Amino acid sequence: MENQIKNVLIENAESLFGMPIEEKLIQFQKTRKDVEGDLTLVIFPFVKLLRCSPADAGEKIGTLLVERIEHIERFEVVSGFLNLIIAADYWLNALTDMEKQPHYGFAEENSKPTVMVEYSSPNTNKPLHLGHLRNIFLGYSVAEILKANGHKVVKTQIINDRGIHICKSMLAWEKYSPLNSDGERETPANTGVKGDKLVGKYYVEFDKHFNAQAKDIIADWDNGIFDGFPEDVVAEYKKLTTSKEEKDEKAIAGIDAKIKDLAKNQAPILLEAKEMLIKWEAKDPQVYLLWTTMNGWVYEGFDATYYQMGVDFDKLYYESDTFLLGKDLVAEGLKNGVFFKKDDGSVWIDLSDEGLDEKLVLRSDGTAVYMTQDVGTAVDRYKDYPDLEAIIYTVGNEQDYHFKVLFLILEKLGFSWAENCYHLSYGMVDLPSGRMKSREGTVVDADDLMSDVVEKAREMTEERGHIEGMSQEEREALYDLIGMGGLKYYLMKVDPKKRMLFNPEESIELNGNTGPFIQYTHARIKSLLRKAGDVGELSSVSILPEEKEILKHLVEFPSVVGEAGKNYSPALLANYAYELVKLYNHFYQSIPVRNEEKDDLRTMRLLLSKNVAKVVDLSMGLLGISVPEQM
RNA sequence: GGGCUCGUAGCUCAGCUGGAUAGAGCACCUCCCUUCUAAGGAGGCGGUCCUAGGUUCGAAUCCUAGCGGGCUCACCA
Repeated sequence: MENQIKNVLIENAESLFGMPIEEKLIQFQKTRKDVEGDLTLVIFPFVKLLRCSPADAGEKIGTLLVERIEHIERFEVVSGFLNLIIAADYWLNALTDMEKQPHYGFAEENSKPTVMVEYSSPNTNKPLHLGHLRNIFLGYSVAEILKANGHKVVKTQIINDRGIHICKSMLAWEKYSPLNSDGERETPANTGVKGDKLVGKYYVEFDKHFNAQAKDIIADWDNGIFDGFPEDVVAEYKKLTTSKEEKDEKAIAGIDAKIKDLAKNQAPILLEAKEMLIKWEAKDPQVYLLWTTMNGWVYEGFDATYYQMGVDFDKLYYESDTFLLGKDLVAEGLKNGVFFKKDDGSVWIDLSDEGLDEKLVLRSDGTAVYMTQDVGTAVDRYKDYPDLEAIIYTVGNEQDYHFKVLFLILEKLGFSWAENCYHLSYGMVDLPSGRMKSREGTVVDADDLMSDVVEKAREMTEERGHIEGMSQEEREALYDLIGMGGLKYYLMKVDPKKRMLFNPEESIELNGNTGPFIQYTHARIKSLLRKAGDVGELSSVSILPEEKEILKHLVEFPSVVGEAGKNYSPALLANYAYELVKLYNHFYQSIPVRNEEKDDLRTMRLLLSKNVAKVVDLSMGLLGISVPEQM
């Protein structure tokens, strides 16, 4: 309808305004609820052109539109706004139209190019936590939304399976895992502990010993035991502290800082871990075996977690395969003058033209840095999927700068697809007590949280009843749907880029703007439809104002899907679904349908209900949330 | 210090490319289960849209400056 109006106005601009007009002058908005009309055209932009009052301008434009567009019945001009009244049969056509399409609002499948969506991308040294949940739900949902927009989608994650962090867990396990009666160290199999949790436990164990050792080193220093410290530092310190002159506090503080730094870097256990990393890089068979074994445990653990989340991946990348990539691209870029070499042999890119600074892409010893790797990985992915249009990276906003630089480098290297790449940046999840800190043990474990919300859903559902006819299996499935639905909705209803607060009590709330509230409304509609039986066909064209409100909202669904795809924002859909459900409840709860009303009134209500249920199902589906038929 | 980002009701958050009187939920107070599922509905209370300028017929929205929070600016990943 908006397009029709635009066309009519542009075509008739000459006779109406005496000159051609730009499309952006034509602005629509929703009509206020308290005035009559279905669609509102803003008149102000035309007032100057027409050189008359807003009322007269509205009158002129309105008359033309009624004349030229079939479904526009009449209009009213209120203080600069042209409110158009659209005929009832237009709305009914829209309703029967959406009724016919099972995937109403979705673009044709695979009609658009392939997009890769990366999310999760965990380290293999500890379990997933609350922050990962936001990342994973977001990424998964964006992938679904892109599919709904017609894209082919490759869901992926890059698994950070190598590096000093995993060596720390490995080393601690070797050193500190107790032997059981069979002489075996702890494994998921012999302890029953989930693989990622077990490995995470030894990562913490490493940290404990490391901290103790660092503390000892500092204590030695404080006690005047200077053995093992660099001679020059000791000599400087002695000179400073024994001199007769006034003490140079600043210099002493400098030395203290140096010692603390030294203690951190020289702790024996850390040196051992570093040795292990070198052995790993040399593919030492023993270290490699340990590495594959422990990573295997972690993957089993992650698989269970992903399963519970209801997410999956089409393609996995491992950092152990990709961490050497990108060096040849740097060499090439060096030839083309994209990069430059400093005297020490390190390679840089100068981004001062872009308002940024110089960025290292290769160390002086010739090894790759994080950025090198990411450049290489991106190019590699385009080799794997030649028809790829873009990569969406779901990564926290602390890496905003990194991705800005990454995309710039790719662009400068001449990859045209770089401009389509997008960093789906999201804010940190805070707790009421403040930021999550692993050191303070305030990190919320993903598995624990998920089982908590499901458990809570069980308690609340059992308390309420309504599950009499269900088998135990069906009940368990329902608790899971409700708990997970609540959690997902809670994490996704907020604009991704904003830092958000996770309130554990609110996250399992069932009232208000929550997943379960939407699920509940869906279940109620389904129950209504089951009891009503045959919906029947519409013959009359009567439609109540409240019903039109709902219908207008339904008609918007396709554009919301499109918008969500453009902005990579599940939040848009979440809030849309909530609005819809509110509108529905408002009307249909306060004016109940009676089954004996065998007429068009009843048919209209049932038809609308059916489509509300459908659109709720579809929009929640795009968030990865299932809506039960019954609850 | 430079860059990026956020600031809307007591709390948590919506508010699309500038549009009519600023929107929900939670919390608090009143009502409504003989009505399709009360995990619901109706109503009330609650606002310096961080501040100050500017652009505009019109600014929570755009621009500039400031204040406050966060992130970032590593030969870490």
